[in-house]
Amino acid sequence: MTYNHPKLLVAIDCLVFGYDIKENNLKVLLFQRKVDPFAGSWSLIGDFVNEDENLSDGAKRVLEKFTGLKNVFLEQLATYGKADRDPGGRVVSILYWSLIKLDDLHRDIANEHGAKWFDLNKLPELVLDHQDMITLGARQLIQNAKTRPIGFELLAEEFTLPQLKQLYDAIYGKIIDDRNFRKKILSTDLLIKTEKKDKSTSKKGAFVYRFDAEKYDYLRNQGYHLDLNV
Amino acid sequence: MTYNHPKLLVAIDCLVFGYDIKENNLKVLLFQRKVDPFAGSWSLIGDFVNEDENLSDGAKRVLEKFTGLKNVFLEQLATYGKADRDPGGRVVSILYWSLIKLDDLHRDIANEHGAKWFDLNKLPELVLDHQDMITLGARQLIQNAKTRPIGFELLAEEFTLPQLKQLYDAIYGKIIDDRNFRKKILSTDLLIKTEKKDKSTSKKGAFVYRFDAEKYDYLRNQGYHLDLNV
DNA sequence: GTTTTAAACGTAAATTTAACGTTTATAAAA
DNA sequence: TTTTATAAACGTTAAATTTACGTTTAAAAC
Repeated sequence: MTYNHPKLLVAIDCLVFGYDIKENNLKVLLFQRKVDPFAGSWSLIGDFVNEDENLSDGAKRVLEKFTGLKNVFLEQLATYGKADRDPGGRVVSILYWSLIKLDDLHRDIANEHGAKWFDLNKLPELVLDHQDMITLGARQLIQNAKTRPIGFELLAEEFTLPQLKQLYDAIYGKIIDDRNFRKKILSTDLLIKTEKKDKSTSKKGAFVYRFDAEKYDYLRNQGYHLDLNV
Repeated sequence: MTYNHPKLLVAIDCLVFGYDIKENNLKVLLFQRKVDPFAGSWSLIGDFVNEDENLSDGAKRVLEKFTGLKNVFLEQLATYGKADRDPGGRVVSILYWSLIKLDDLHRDIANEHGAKWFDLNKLPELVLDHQDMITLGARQLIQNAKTRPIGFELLAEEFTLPQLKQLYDAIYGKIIDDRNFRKKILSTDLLIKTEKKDKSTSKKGAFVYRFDAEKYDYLRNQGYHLDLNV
């Protein structure tokens, strides 16, 4: 070791958003801390970083442990480093945020780890500064929804326009005009319309779409900037 | 100590942007590393975090040491944590970015610490992942310039509209239409026009303005969102 | 006075946004 | 076999904003 300086505990906390298409609301994955102080309190999922582990790999490890998921939206958000933020010791925590498609399977996996999905709007009291983290993440979610195609991370591969609109209603916390929403999203030309119709919510049925991620990535590299501010 | 987990070195790196109103370009403060590995290479200003020091206080300490400045724009930007990012040892580095008003005084203070201001577009080779940090910060600067009143952090308290426009030209990397820029910035009603004129660049002279930070903060709390996308 | 020119002010077409109204496809009821 | 009901799909228009320019003005220098 070349450097001679104080070393600190470094942790990852992972703010996982899920969208419940049946209940039409956003959820956050929490678990009950197993270690003191505050054992039993609700907290974001997380763990300490290993000596030889990249931060991003630590985040992936935490996420997979609690959800069984790999290769989903997972980005770094912020780092919390007040010296006294954790009475258990000096811990610097790097917050990641993740977006996943909620289904019954993930509920089960979460349950196995003492984790549970909570409505974003009905959260229990949280340990340490984790409520701040969620507040920040919720802001980030809204902000990013306007400028990046993150909505598709929260829905299944195939979705209808009414479903997509409902999701954005939930994210923005307001009822978007469906005609204007449809116009805006279709004008991007980033949705692929399939032949299929989903008749689960109407007699007429709603056409099923897919997001053209490849086209988006290409355009993004050309300097394109998505705008879903409706 | 309650927790029993690996501890890591934690550092602060500080990306300081300055605007040179005479040269009309953006500059970045760099210094020559004093410690091995890579002693003598150019790097962002930075230091290791102390055991009992808040991260934000560490950032303030670093910034003041190299610029003599307190109470300037200083925000956390991202954290770099690849296990092998520094051959000298496992170091997690939290990147902060800062905006300051460049003047001769700061050049002198910087010099005393072996630091120097470089054109953002003419940077030397940088140590470790510091070039990535600057790339990220430059993107953040452009992005934030569109949605937050950060331009005023880079100019003196009092400035003219032509000066302000030149700054945004430099940030956006393009020539903005001066008539549209004037319209947009004045329509926010966040500039206070003084009686003074600056005649250093024209016979007619340009009126001197001040940014109404108090009004902005108030509006911001009311949900107002600045838009300087020209 | 006249000239010069950065600064300040103005305008109009094109585009985008916002707020609505109308038509259509289909299952279920009459 | 029509009729009805309604979510989904499509359309319209006024208002606001953006974009791309042209014009006037203030003051020093000639």
